Amino acid sequence: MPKIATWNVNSVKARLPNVLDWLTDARPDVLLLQEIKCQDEAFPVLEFESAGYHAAVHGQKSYNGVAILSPHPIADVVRGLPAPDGDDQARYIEATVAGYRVASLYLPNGNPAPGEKFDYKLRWMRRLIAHAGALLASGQAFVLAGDYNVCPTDIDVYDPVNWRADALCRPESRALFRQLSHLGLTDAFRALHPDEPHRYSFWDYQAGAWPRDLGLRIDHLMLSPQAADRLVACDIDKAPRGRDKASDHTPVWIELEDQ
DNA sequence: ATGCCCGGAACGTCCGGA
Repeated sequence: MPKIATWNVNSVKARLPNVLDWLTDARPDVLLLQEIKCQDEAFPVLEFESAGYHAAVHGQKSYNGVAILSPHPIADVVRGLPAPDGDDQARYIEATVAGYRVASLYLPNGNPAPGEKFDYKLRWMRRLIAHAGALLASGQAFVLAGDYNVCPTDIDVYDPVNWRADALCRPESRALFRQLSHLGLTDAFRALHPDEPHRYSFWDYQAGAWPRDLGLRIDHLMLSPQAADRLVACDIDKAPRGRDKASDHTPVWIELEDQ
């Protein structure tokens, strides 16, 4: 029964004790990390190996960076989405682990919108959709998980009116997220918790957002049909957000039947 | 009435985050 989790850690070096503690407590079979904010050679491989986890890393200096951790073998690693015009930002890594094809993705924020950064976000989403289509055609069970930087609907944001012009909530972002769903991918959390508002995965560091529970649900596990058929549990673990030196995101996890 | 940050790079202060 593999347990697969996603967590934007906002610097793996600054968050190392918190991540190691969570691995010990939650024992995921796969942990998909985003915003590791370091190059491959600076990733704390030895510390994770000591905790029993192998790593596959797609890093970048200062910004972005994604990784896959697992106690199981991590096979057939691919770094980056297909990019006809190139892409110098490390936002995607994919591999086969525990019988599933899994990806850790860090979708561009896109603010300010409109503008160049928003255009990059929408282009990146179209590339993700195209790649999801190719994976679907392969027929394998897969999980595309990470920080999507999209609040899918108004119940996923504490103040939808004030956030409607933000790149995370704009109709263009939501429309492309729905396109991904309509290909046949399932938002694991929403599938198992259809009527729960105020279930967030991110709370800003500023203005007391965490103690006031002013959050956003932007970290998602999107499942292929073959994976969705095996989905047995999904939840958001808020505990890490309340710790000292917390990331502004908290882990979201699923359990799938064995593949 | 109102809460205002954090990490990286670098060493002064800005960028990016969402």
